[in-house]
Amino acid sequence: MPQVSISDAEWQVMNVVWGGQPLTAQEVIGELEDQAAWAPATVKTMLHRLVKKNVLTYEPQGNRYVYRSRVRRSDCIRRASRSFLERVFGGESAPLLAHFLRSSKLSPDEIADLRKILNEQEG
Amino acid sequence: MPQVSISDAEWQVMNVVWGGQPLTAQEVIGELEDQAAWAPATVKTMLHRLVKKNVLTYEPQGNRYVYRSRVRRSDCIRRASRSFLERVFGGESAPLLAHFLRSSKLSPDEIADLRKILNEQEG
DNA sequence: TGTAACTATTTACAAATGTAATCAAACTGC
DNA sequence: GCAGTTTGATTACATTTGTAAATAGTTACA
Repeated sequence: MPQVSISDAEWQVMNVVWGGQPLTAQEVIGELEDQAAWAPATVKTMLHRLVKKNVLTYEPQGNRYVYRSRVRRSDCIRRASRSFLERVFGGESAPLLAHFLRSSKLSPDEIADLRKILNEQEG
Repeated sequence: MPQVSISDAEWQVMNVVWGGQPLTAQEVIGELEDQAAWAPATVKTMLHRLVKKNVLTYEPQGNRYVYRSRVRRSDCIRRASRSFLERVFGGESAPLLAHFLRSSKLSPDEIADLRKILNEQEG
C-alpha cells in the first residue's frame, strides 16, 4: 500500500528514518537539527503525519517509541521519480537524462558505472 | 527573477504555454482538455496565479488577451531538477541517473546520444 | 439596440503543507 | 512522594494548492 504522497518536508524526515531504521523521535530531531532549521515540535508533527499517512509505524521500545518505515524507500523513489518525469519533462526520459548528465559532475568511477548500465539497456 | 515555485498543476499549464508561446486562455484550455480533466475555470485560475507569481504576462492582442511566459523553461527545469535531486536522492546525481537509466526504455539513438554526453563529461 | 454568448476578474472553499505552541502523561532525581 | 523535565498528543494557524462557481464587463448577432 504505497498510496498517499510524501511532501517535500516529509521527504527530509523519511530520508533520516530510512537511514537508521528504528529511530526515536529524539534521534530524528537530532539528525535534522543540522540539515533543517526546524523546531523539535515541527519534526514531531511530520512524524505524526507520516504515521497517519501509513508511511511510518511506531511501536514502544522500552519506555520510548521508535519509528519505522512501512514503505520501502525504493518504492517511494520510483513513485516520486515517475511523477517528476511526467511533470517537468513531459514523460520524456531522454531529455531528463541528458539534463542531469550535463549538470552533474561525475567521478570517473561513476561514469564507468553509468556506461555499464547503458550497455545493459542496449541488449 | 526566477523566484517562486511552480506547483504540480501549474506545470501542466506552463508546459502548454511554453509549447506555443503566445496563447489565449481559450487555446490553453483547449490543449489541456485532453490531458487534464479540468473545468475551463480551473485553467483560468492557474493562468491568473501564474501571472501573479510573475511567471506569465498577458497583453491584449486584438480583442483578446494572450499569455506569454516570463521565465525560460530551461530555468524552471533547472530549479525543479535541483530540488528533486536534493529531496529524493539526497543530492546524489549518480544514483538518480542510475535509477532513470534503468527504468527507462531508450531507443538506440537516444542511447548513443547519452553515451556521447557521458564522453564529454569525462574530458 | 437588446440580449445572448463569451471572456476576464473576483470570490469560494476544502485539503494539504509548513511551521509550531500548548497541554497532558510519564519518568527521574531529590 | 512531589516537582521539574522529558516525551507524546492535541490544537493552531497562515499559506499554498486543487478545484471551481459567480459575477461583471465586452462583443456580436439578431
